[in-house]
Amino acid sequence: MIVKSGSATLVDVARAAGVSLKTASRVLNDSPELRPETAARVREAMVRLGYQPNELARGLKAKRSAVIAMIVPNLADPFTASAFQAVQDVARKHKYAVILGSSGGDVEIEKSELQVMVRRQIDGVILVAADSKKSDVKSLMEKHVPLVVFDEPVLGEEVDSITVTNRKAAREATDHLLAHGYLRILIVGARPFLFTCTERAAGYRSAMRRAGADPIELLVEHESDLTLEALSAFVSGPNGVEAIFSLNWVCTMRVLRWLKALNKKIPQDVALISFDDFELADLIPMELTVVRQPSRELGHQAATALFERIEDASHHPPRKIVLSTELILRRSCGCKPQPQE
Amino acid sequence: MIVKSGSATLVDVARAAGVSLKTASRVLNDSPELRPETAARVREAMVRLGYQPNELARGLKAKRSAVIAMIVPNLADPFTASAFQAVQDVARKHKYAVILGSSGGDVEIEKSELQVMVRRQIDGVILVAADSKKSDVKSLMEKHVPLVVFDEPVLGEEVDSITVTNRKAAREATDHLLAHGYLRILIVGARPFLFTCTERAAGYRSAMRRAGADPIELLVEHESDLTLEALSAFVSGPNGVEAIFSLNWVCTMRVLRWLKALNKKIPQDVALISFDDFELADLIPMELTVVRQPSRELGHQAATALFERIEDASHHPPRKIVLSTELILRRSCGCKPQPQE
DNA sequence: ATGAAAGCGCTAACAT
DNA sequence: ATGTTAGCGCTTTCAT
Repeated sequence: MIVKSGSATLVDVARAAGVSLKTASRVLNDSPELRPETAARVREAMVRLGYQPNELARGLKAKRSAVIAMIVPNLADPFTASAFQAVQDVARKHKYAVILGSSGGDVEIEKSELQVMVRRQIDGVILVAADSKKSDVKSLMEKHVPLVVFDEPVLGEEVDSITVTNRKAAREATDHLLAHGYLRILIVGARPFLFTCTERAAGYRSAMRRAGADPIELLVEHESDLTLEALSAFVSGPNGVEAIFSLNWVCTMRVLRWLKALNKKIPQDVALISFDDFELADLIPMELTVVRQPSRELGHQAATALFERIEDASHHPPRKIVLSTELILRRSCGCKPQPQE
Repeated sequence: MIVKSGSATLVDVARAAGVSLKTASRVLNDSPELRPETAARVREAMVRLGYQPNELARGLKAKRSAVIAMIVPNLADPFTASAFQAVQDVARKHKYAVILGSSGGDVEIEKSELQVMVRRQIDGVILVAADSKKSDVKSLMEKHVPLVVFDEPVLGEEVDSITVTNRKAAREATDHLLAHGYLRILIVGARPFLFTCTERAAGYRSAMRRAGADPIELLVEHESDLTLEALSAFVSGPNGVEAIFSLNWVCTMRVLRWLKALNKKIPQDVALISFDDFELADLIPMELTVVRQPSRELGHQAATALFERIEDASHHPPRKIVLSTELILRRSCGCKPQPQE
């Protein structure tokens, strides 16, 4: 028997089974209108030839790739990783693969990534925007590629969005610090052009104002600008802040690093609340109090919404899903006594 | 002007520019043999029609998808995330996208993921095997899909592999603990069927034997079996171990959790060295001493090796790249004095 | 129940 | 320098 150079195609299978191409195709798509014995013969030929259908060819015809993409600014963030896992689980159930792309927070890279996805006939995109105002999803909209914006919305576009109650969460966290009696509370954030950053800052300010306290803000262009000097200016000296509210995971990492360098104890010298929970948060001795975002739930909802768009031809109006966060009280805010030495 | 329902194809562009299909195709692939003015006219038409080439069609013809896949057991592990980033960076330079798949450590899921990748005409796979003996890459080999095994090799297959000096690293880490004077040193690992686990355990044993110390091992089937009770049996009581060597990140997380629950101070009560470095390792007060794997470098090398296979038609013999690790001495091993309270 | 033929959007011989 | 033609592997009318 002659084995063809490449791998077997459906034509080969049909020939081997002594049926027409279409019949073989029917078996592949398990169409009901087939004599069982014919189907069996074809299936046997498939196994014998080690046949694997070519998804590219299938997709070319059907104008679908059975692939979705998730584009994020930062893969290292545990929040993102966790959400991706949930997306991936949903995708698997739908027999879809997920391309994970990273924009590195750069709007231009993001734009080109999105464009590439269009060329790849991606069936849908979950986007964590790099900049809620500048992120450009026109290439997707033009080609009617289903889009769900996630965590960080794209302003001014009528698309499904999955976010959390950022403002409320920040207000609550700030209120909690205020309730501890702290008045000089610093927020530390980065990329102020982000919706999440803006909202969280707004929540903080509203809480501070209501309490008659002055907002103290360290909002830098990028996380890398969060230097020791920058933080030290707010933390050191007699008028150093009593508490810090860090607006995302990367900021928290940097704050922890610099507080350690400055030899500041948490919460004795400075209290701390962090947006985003993560694996070690409760394990380290200062036991971080955090605003927990339901990352898996968010990812699950985003993927579910996306597949609804992909599978529903009907253009239902955009869903705006907003999930709640949870303030997890541990020790870094000053809540419980520190473990004795 | 009539806008076709779907998006513009190359035929539309050709028609709009008044040239033949092939000419338009030449422009797309910027073939040199073209009159500049013709090319300009075609390009103008492309822009005007908002033309985006269909990668599926291109791939069908060229028998390539311009997509590679990375299949890993656990996305949450920072080591994996970091390696993926490097892979993704290399892929972008080659104009490839990366599908990230998760096997959850299950050989069957892994197998079906790999098979799906074949159907998708994936151009290459980077695999972190779920089980070095049972992982099944036959489906890839049969179709001659380039494969690089990463971190955890697939035994018995002649493929490129990128790993680290697991055994040596474990020996050095153990030696270091021994040098501190600890004799009752416990290793904590999971999934003993993994090559990485086996090698690290072997390194540990050889160091222990050479020092005349008895190996003490807690090697469980899965990380979830690493319960408080399991660890407590080794740590508590007058004969509790003096030091722990944890074989991967997940184990370390669990060890930290249970040591905290048992109210054991690191390193005063129990010293600790962890395989795998991570973001917070140096920030937490016990400052973890770790065996650092060059995760980005590993990812970079894996991707580079993969693209060499993809682009080189010549079947060069498999590369076996083994990178070195680095023992990062911090405080949890007992090296430096603890920060004073 | 099964088959013949057209075509998805593109590339690549092979002309001219 | 540019056009014609034939597929890549599959699905899908439309026949039979």
